[in-house]
Amino acid sequence: MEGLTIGEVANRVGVQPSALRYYESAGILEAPRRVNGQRRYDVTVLNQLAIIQTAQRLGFTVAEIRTLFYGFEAATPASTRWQTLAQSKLIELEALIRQAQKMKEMLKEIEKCGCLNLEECGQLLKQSDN
Amino acid sequence: MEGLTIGEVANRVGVQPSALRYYESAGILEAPRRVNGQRRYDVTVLNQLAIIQTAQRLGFTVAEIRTLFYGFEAATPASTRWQTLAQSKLIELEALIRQAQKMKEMLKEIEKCGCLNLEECGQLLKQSDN
DNA sequence: GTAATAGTTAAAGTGAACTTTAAGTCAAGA
DNA sequence: TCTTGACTTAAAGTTCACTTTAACTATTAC
Repeated sequence: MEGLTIGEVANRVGVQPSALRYYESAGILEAPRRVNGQRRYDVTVLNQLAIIQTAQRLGFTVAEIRTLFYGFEAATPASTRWQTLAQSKLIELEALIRQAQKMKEMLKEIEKCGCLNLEECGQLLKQSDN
Repeated sequence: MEGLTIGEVANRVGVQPSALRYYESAGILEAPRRVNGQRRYDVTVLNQLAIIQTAQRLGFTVAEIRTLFYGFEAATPASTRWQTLAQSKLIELEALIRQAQKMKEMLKEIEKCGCLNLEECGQLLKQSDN
């Protein structure tokens, strides 16, 4: 019930405490309660951080994460703007997956023969581009 | 036969000429021939740039691209080290694809109801993690 | 001839996402 | 008590991938 310190959270998710303070200042991690001025986190923060890390690996910026997960009240005129971002990110994700599949094939080729160079790979990527 | 100028290449691939000079200095784009001191590129450079851009979208750093596509002669002791990188990148790519699928589902949820927040998403991501 | 346009280099500047530093607080253990 | 370790803040520093700037050259249009 006491909560996790910043160091414990950092250890569990594999980041530095300073990164967690940065996420808080950047508005993608809510400020937790304090004990003697020190942050005490609920375990649910671990799930939230998993999402943040996943989103980052997929190329989402901190600003986009903030908009996507907290932005629907801040997207002032209409939450439409925020939904538009979600939609366009969906499309980007689908393109990312397709490209990742193609890159996988290229890496497998490299693994096989070791004689592939950028130019040959270009041919591989050329058909059915993007 | 005359070749493409840096500006023409930049226009076609949608980057600034300075980016191409940077790639060259970073060792991921070979120095082309010169005419009056100016770079003249072969059309094959367009394929190479397509790969570079794809690799970057997938989270590869410039250093990794250099090692993966040009590193097999520089990986001095054995090109095994470089093949190991290709293998580990393959594994990372597969993880990336899985995460992208999951993130897609999350964004679809967001799109549907607009009431999702980071904490609820955490639950979504929790089952069958990573 | 001269002005505009596109290229050249080296070096400094930029934005994103953190990290490090400096100076301080707080609680537990010897 | 005092020192060790983990926390606090604000501000400066770092890395990556470029971009911008400054000073210059070369080609084309008038």
